[in-house]
Amino acid sequence: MYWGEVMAGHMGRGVIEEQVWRKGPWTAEEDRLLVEYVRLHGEGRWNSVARLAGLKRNGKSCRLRWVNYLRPDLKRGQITSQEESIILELHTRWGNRWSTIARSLPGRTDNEIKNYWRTHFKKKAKRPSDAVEKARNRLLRKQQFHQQQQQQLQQQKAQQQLQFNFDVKGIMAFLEDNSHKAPYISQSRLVVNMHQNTTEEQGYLYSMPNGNCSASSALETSAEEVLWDGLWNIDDVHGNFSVASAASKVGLYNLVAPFC
DNA sequence: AAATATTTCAACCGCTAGGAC
DNA sequence: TGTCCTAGCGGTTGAAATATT
Repeated sequence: MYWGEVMAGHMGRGVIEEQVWRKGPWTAEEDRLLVEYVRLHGEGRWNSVARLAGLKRNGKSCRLRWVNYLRPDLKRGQITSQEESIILELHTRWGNRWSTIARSLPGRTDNEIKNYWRTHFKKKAKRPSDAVEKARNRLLRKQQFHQQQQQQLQQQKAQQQLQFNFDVKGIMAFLEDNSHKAPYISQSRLVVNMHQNTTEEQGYLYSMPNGNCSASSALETSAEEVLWDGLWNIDDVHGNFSVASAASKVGLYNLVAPFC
């Protein structure tokens, strides 16, 4: 456990106060304070947390802790094969735009998806050269801007129907149950089923054509290589990306389906 | 059983966009 | 219009857990 460097804390415009921010793993007590803060004040205004909740954490750290670990609507536990398929597909469409991908996976965070991708897929992917990738991304973004706007509209409608089910009692009980593990709960080993049902029921905003396709978890190495070669060559890097893109979903499905 | 290598993932950092002043 | 602040994003780090030798 270590302590943060001295930083300038801003207590309103023009008023600066020296503050030593705590860094490193969160304790159960810090979690409890943060949860209580959000219960009372809602999300946002993260830089006020230190002052109002008595936490020696900066706003950035608080926001990250809340978003990635304490939010009650998080889906905990292993990434399912269906989620894996969605990640695969969306990454071929969006690249490393993790927050965009995460919006299609209720209860999963961008950080979680990013980590999952890095540990499970990146090492297996044959990357095109940087120049080729940049060119591809430029074309991608142009084409996908319109798609993204439409998707966001749909998501907004869907999200409006989902009430923010803030189960602070559940979180408190969870923190208390694990308080004996203080000062640090090893988050990676915790399996808590808070709100698991609701996230399952919400379904996915994006899914593979056959609904329950597992893309690669059980693949043998040779099959994976074929798959990844296919994924990275799916677009025409010489400029006909729109054609390839239009066919990418079908193409991806055809590539993946044999392994499901 | 111990040492070493590998994997996992929470948390940090730097950067940027957008809004307020 | 420029500056400051906040929130959010993606990349990276490093400690802990797990697997392998």
